[in-house]
Amino acid sequence: MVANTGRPAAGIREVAALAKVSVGTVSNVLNRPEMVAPATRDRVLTAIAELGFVRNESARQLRTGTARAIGLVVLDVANPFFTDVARGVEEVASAAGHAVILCNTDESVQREARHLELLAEQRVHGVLITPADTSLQPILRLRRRGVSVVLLDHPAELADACSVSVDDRVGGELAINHLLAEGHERIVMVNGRSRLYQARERRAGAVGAVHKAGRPDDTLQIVEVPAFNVACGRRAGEELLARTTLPTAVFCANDLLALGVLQVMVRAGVSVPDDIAIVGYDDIDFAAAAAVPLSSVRQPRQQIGRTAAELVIGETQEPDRHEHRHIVFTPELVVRESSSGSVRRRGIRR
Amino acid sequence: MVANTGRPAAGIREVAALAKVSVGTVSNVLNRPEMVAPATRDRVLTAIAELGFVRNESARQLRTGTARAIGLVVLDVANPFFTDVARGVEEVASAAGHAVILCNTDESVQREARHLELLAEQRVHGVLITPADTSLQPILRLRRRGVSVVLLDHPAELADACSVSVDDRVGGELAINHLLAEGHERIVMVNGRSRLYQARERRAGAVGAVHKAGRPDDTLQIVEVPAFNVACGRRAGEELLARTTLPTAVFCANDLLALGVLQVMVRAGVSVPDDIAIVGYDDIDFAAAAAVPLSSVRQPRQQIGRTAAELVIGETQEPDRHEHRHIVFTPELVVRESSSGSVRRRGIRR
DNA sequence: TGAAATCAATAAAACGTTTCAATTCACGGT
DNA sequence: ACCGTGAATTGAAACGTTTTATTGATTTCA
Repeated sequence: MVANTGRPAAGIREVAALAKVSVGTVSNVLNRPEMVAPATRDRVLTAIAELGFVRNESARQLRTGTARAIGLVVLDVANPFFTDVARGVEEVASAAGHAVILCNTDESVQREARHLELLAEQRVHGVLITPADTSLQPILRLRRRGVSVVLLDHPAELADACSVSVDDRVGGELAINHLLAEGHERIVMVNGRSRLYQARERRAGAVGAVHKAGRPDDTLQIVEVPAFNVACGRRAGEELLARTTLPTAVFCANDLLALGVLQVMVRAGVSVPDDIAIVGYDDIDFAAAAAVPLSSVRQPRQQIGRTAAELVIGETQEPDRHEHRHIVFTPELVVRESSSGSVRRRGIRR
Repeated sequence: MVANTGRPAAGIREVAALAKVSVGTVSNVLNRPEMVAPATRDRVLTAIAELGFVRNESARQLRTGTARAIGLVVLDVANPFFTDVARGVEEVASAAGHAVILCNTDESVQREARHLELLAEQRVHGVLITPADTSLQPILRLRRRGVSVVLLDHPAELADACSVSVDDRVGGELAINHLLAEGHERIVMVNGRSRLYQARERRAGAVGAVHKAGRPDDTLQIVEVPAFNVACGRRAGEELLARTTLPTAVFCANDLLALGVLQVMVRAGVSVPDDIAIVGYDDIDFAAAAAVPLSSVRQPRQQIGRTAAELVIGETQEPDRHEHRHIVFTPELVVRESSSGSVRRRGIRR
């Protein structure tokens, strides 16, 4: 079998010729069908069908100056948190007739830069991005090129752009307050790299909660891992197991880490939550289905995506009269088995 | 704060003017730097930097006729199986300088059609697709428009296209053979809609295995759910619980379904695998981290993506001399706790 | 020294749309 | 009978690149 047969792709002029109208009219049928007489419109439409004409988007784009696409740049497509955000984005974007170009940075600044370059070349309508680094340099550059940007999970007052985020500091506090209330006095926080905004804020919230509660500083200890995924969670869990004394609770800055830790504990025969309590972050769907259903700090994932998409589309619709907005959602704690109902500890400590 | 300041995006001619060369030379610097004298090249490069010039990809595309992007159309981005495939695709695509446009159909034929239309308008290099329906009509139409297509998870000898798939029939057999060997006599298969190729093949394999083993037909009963996700799995689980007699084993055509079923069982106090064994399909990372580590039929997820991307890039590189290839991987069974080591049953049946 | 060969740079013609000013046509009102 | 109006259609000029044939300058070699 050999590929690629058929005529060399009919253009608007072939259609015009077949329908015996001018190219302008064909274009009108495509873009403002109401202003062309029904009779000719039908003629054009059948010609289009007959020739199998497909509009050349590049040409359209070149003429109009703007693409019907928005870029979504995330840290990790394999993280269900981001795919849920993506669903939200897709929902409103496609309702507005925009395609979504999904880019994955794997937390790498280089990859991020490459993707942004590509998106800029495509002249996308706007870019939604979870920055891979604290420095917003690349994003500022993009702004200067006139691309609308909405920051996800990063309330960037400084980066001339809108933002949609969740109060990560509060999230950290919620988790730690819960663990403290459950009577824990030796807590480890497993965190991602601190050049990520989320990691820093969640830690700040956690540390703050310990202080506010008047507990000694060494109540909370931080372990930093290179990435927010299950494998790193497993490594962290093994590291904890190797210690002479296990903490009584672990707060993971993300559910993937938590699932990794949990998996190692269960396999090692350490009881969760009796021997060690675990709290995650994001409340991805898999959290509830884990070995021990995972307590987690819930973020409105799809909502984040929808809001961000609305902002970016709104901005490009009236660019001059646009005021940047910073929307901050509040997280909530979902308590499940992994961090509560430890009969043993309750009995001991209370 | 008000948005969108800055000059109106410099083009190649502004660069040319500033560097005191012709536009052709600028283009050469961009595309064949080796054939322009170092001195002028530098002059152009600094001009580019100074003006913050970004190549207009639509114009480039219009001229050259082809985009540097490939489309990846999947049934569900939230399914880790597909995100892993996507990573594989991305890896080889970006090495070849192509962007990946990720589209989500949610198993809807309409959405699939919309996405394909969009991709055709973009004149993408090629499309990798897991069809949402048995009818390959939309894909054939795309082929006729001259777009290279690779079918994922669908060995389409009939659709004039390459394909990369995993032998789903063997996968179904593996799962059922295992359950039969474990002594199960009342098995339920929870399957997706049978217009999906995967669903049909896995079922065929399962049914075949029962026959080959010489067991009565009612050993295996099929339950069909509307989508391959956790929610549907939960619903199926509840439906099973409501029955007067529970099957002794469940084979789910996908891990998300299996996780849903598992969750319901665990919550209801039904012991897995003692009261009911569960086997999933895909072996996503979360399978091993589940409430009870999930047995599953493993597919080489990233490998599928890589191979497919290579095929589509290869095809567009030499379109005339191209022979369609059909690559079929073989799945393997990963046995974990959810379907084995049931001391109780072993004792009884053996 | 002159012709041929090589190398750099240029100018102009595409690519397939959209848009906009101009044109045609038919009709109703005075 | 004429003009003005509005609707439908047209034709041509963009949009920002890449590409190709061409020119101009320099080197090579007989």
